[in-house]
Amino acid sequence: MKNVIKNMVTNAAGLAFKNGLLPSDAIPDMEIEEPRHENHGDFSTNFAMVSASVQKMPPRKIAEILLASIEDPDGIIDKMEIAGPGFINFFLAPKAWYPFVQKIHQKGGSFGESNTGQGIKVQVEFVSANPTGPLHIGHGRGAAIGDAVGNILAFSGFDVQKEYYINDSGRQIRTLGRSVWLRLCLLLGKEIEFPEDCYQGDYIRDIAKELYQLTCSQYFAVASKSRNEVSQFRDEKKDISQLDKTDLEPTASMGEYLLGKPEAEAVEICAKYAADKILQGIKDDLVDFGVEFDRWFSEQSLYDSGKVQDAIKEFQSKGVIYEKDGALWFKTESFGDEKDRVVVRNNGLTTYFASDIAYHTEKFNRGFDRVIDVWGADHHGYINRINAAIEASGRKREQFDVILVQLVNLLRGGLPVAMSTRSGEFVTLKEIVDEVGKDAARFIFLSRSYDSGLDFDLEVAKEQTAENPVYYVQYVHARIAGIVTKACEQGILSDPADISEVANDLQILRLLAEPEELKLIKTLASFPEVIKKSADILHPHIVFTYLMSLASAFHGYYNRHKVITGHKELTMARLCLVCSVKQVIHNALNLLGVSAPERM
RNA sequence: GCGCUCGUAGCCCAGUGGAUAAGGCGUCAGCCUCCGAAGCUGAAGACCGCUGGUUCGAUUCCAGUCGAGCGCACCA
Repeated sequence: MKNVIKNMVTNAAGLAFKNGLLPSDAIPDMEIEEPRHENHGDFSTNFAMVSASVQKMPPRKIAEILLASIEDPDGIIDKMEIAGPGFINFFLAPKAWYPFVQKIHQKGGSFGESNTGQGIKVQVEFVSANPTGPLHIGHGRGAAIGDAVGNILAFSGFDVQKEYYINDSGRQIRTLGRSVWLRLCLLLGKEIEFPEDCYQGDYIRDIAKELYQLTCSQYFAVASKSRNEVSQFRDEKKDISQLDKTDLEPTASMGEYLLGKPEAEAVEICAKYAADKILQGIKDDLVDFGVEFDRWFSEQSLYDSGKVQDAIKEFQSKGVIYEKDGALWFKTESFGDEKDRVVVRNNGLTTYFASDIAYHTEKFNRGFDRVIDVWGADHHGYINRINAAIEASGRKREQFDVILVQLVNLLRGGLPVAMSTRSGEFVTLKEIVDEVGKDAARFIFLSRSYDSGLDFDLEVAKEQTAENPVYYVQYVHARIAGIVTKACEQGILSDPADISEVANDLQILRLLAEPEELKLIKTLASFPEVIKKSADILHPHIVFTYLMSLASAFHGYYNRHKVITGHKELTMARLCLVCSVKQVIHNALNLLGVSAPERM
């Protein structure tokens, strides 16, 4: 609808210029907005004000000329007025709105879709937690946001791929292996201290215990299954199942077997087993949370395929990498970073930044026009250096966005829950989902801008009251489902599908004349614009805000008017309206990964 | 010290240049013989952290300042 108004204004300006009423044919960057106050109309534009300087006329004068030139052959405008410093307000006729109800019934689940993305290939990378421990609440917020952003972009016509980057290389994986190995040694009765710099969590003990209890043949069965399911990314040569099996007694316990191995080898086996196990757990938890990735990408694979070295060489040949103090430095400072950064240390080992450069180069080489990373706010210091890598590899900075998600405070009944990864005391995402449910958790994560920190209170999230916005919205969906059921029981509808037939009859829709009904339709009509804006600014929470206002408009209507009345045609028209509300609620919740229940 | 994000009602939060700053919680007063009260209606409550600047117009942009969180490795 905004576009319709905008075209009217643009055409009127052109006409006025042609007729010599306006000195310039310049079309400024105007806004068509929905005014805050209803008595300012359905839409208003600042055209006259932003044109004042180029037209060299007072805004109100321009507005008068423009109004005289507006053409409205379909009569969708009831009234136009000039207000304040030069706003032009448009009051639309009710008949302008009814076609949106038809459109919702026609398009169903695809109402709100657009092709603004024009098939541009975009990758959204999110979560990407190290496979050294289970996901926690912070990962949950990132998962909800990344998933929703991906959904919204896809709905807006982008070709979206969701990806998880697995940091399966480097020191933290060795530490993981050592942690499991040492726990295993303790289980086997060795008298050692468990070091502080190892992972302390109970899940490490569980994994050690598992290894301890498995026989060698069982172990290989698990390892090989796990490889097939989890680790298609992993290079064959590195895989645990490639170890020499001939020195194994199939019935011997893995614990005994590992004890007989040199420590380095035992640690490596523990590391790979544990990383696979934990990654499988992460995958399961994400599925329970409603998140599915299109691709799982291994950091190790970048080393195995030589892409890290390739990236370094490429940058050397471009002259953006130099040697100093025995290390290789990337000139990130000349791309806007605070200082240059090391990519290869003087001991010959690459830094994490080196594989990050290779990974981001790889993303674009895979054909993505646009890359979006979702990071925890504690990583904000890396934006500049990744930007540097993007530019140095010949891409444009606009092709890369980082969504920085501020941290989550976990509370229970208003009191902070102690969270310390080092001590292993933390609440996992799985525990949260089990306790409060997927829908409530996701909805809370998406309830506000990721620019702000979030307090997540387990008690509040669990309550099925007005405190909890998810039920407020889902309730609308369930309530409408209840009304339709009722209508069928009373024989008003023989089949719910009949409603869509009625939607084609504008004469019947015209019976929707109550102010609350028009307000509902206007809210429904703005859904595509909300999606467009959300995709544009990469902020999913505005879909949340929209859902709240739509739900509010519906509840207000419901409490004031009966849908099922003695008037047959009016009843059909209202059924039509509430079913379109149900559809849009469904579409919006779907984008956020929240279910739309028929009853609750 | 430098950088990033954020300061809007007792509490939470929306609003990325427009006309009287939007909701929710909490408080107070009401609404179920009637399609689902997980709902609705009304009242009270805000010099949009502070000071300047840009603009016809600033909660919004810029500079400074105060406060909160998070970062500032040849760690990952």
